[in-house]
Amino acid sequence: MSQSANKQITLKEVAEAAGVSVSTASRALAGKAEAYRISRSTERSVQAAAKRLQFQPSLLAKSLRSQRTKLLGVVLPNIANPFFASIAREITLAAEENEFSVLLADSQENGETEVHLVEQLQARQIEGLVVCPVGIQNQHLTKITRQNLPLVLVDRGFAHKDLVTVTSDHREGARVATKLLTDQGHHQIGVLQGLPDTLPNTERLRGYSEELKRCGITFDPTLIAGNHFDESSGYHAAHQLLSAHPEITALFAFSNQNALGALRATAELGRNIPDDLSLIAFDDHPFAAYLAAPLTSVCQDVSQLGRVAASLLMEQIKTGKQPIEKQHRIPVEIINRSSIAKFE
Amino acid sequence: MSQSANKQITLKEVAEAAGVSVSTASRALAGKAEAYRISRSTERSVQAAAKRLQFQPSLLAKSLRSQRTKLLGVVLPNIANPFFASIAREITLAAEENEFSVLLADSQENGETEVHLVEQLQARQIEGLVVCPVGIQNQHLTKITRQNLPLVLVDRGFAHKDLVTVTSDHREGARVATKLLTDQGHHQIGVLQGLPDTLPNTERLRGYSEELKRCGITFDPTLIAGNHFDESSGYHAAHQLLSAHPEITALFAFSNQNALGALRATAELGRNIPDDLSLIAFDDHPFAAYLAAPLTSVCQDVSQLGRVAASLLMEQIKTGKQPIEKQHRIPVEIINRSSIAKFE
DNA sequence: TTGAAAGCGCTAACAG
DNA sequence: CTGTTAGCGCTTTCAA
Repeated sequence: MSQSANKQITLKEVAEAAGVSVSTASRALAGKAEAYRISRSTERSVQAAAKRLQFQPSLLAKSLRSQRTKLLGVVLPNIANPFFASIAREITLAAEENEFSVLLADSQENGETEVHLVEQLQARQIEGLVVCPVGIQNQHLTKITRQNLPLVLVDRGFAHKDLVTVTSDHREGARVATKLLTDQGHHQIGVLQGLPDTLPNTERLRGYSEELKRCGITFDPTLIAGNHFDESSGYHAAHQLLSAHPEITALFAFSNQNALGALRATAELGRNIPDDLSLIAFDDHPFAAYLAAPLTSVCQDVSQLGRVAASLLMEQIKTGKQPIEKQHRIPVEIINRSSIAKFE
Repeated sequence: MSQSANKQITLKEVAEAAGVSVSTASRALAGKAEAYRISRSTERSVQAAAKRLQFQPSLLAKSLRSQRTKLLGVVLPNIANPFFASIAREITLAAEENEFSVLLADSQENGETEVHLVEQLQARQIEGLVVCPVGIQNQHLTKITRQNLPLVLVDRGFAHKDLVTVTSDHREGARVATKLLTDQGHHQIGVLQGLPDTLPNTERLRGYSEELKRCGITFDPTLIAGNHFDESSGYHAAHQLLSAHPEITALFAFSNQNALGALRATAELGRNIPDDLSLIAFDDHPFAAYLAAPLTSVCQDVSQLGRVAASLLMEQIKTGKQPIEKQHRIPVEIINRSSIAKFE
């Protein structure tokens, strides 16, 4: 019952069917009939044979020969996360426009896996790479740049400012979000943070503390809790903060998943938003408007993030040069709904 | 300033560095030293040279030679949709486990694009393909099966029952959802449908009408509206239905995006859920529990969908045989919340 | 125990 | 206008 996979038609067979040599067949099909002054008749017979046999040239062989694979690599921490899925999509669409294909890999938020996947992609001779790096270590990525393989980091990045990076303006977003809270009289603001030491988290913390400082509120590190951008972290952090600090009047969640966890925790605690507790979140969400307490949020332009990353990458591939500007910031937007109440 | 990309180290260079022939180098690195009785010393010197030069064998050349690419193709209508993103993720993880890589493509719900992408993937000599087909036309897919390229359809499928397909039990899900409504006394149930003539939509309609029949309610086709699984379709369909049929007491949305549109429409219309209108939706959502009216929904096991598709595919690749069972149904689960009220 | 050579499918330089 | 040939980087006979 096991049938061998149907052999692919090769150029050689097309050539034979058309009664010409492989080179002629190759040229005719590559649209170089003009340049090589191939007769109309042979050109047509080659095309006919190719069509008849349903010839599909092997991109594998083409790539080996030309040393150009038209392959892009994308490594993300979790493809199922809509945030990363949107980024993946934009890159894929840009790739398709340029006749590139995308090799997508999921590092599962694991640094070693990331290193392994990047190597694997390199072995496939990708022409460009987009990574949202998992960790704080980046040797394997600087190495890539040294090897002149076009690389763009997205969302997360490093202190190492030479790597091309596109990410949101986390600091400004967090600053404005915090201001929204302080403007309403909130002084005890708990933070549900994400993965510590990642660029987005660090910068958001910075924006938060800067705004506090501006208001003359002293920064209290015990008001920060959480260790991931996921629901579970938000849930536990909210519980912890709310029980240890009854004086907290507002929560700032660093992702919509964190906010989701906060929602679950506050529901359990019987705290009502916004009456008993104000809430603001990084990342908007389609459903945010229809929640029991329509969620005020800091909206990242995820598609734009992906598009900029993609164009930065394609540009590098086309020109062979790195962009002059390495650091790219995408502005965020505040969506004002009603999860924040005045505190007096 | 433009620097040429760093040439990859080839086996030849490793061989030279180790002072052996390419064949020996190849064998030593392939772990075939034993089989070929290569001396410990040469084996080690080859390995040392490879390591020193950071040799990464070209999978391109390997694939061309072995006619095995270890490449999977995945074509989905919209990667940014969390539903498809989850499927993509499961396939990717399964692939990574088996040392395969995944070529991901986005058909943008466009049949022609899908055909083109599938061809492109085939040209890259993928060893297996997962598609969520956009349309009702399937010639290009049956052709693939005829060519003995392992293929698995996911979510959507065709009447053509020979294609390996894994999808949810839409009919049963819709039947139970409808029963939830009829049990509460709802007889005028509007349907916010998705893309007509797709398998999920057709089967859901069937489950819906079967349940109505069982209750002795006559099926009214004018109670069906919508043409896509997206927010916009849900929004317009809800408006249309609610204005044309004031007698409607409940809405059945065929996707969570459709439900989102319904939420927007009902908010505009000032209809309160569940008091003025009951709502149930296909597809659960993390935020569903925290909506103003916690949404009762039919939850598909998306990860399972992806996992089954992946394992069906890997199995075909490994054995070279098609599975005996072509049609695979994943059970759905009803999540009872409070968007349905009794109607008397 | 190792090397030379062929060949996977394709393109391009060179030769008519 | 077209064919012959070499070679992309690798594995695997075949030969020693």
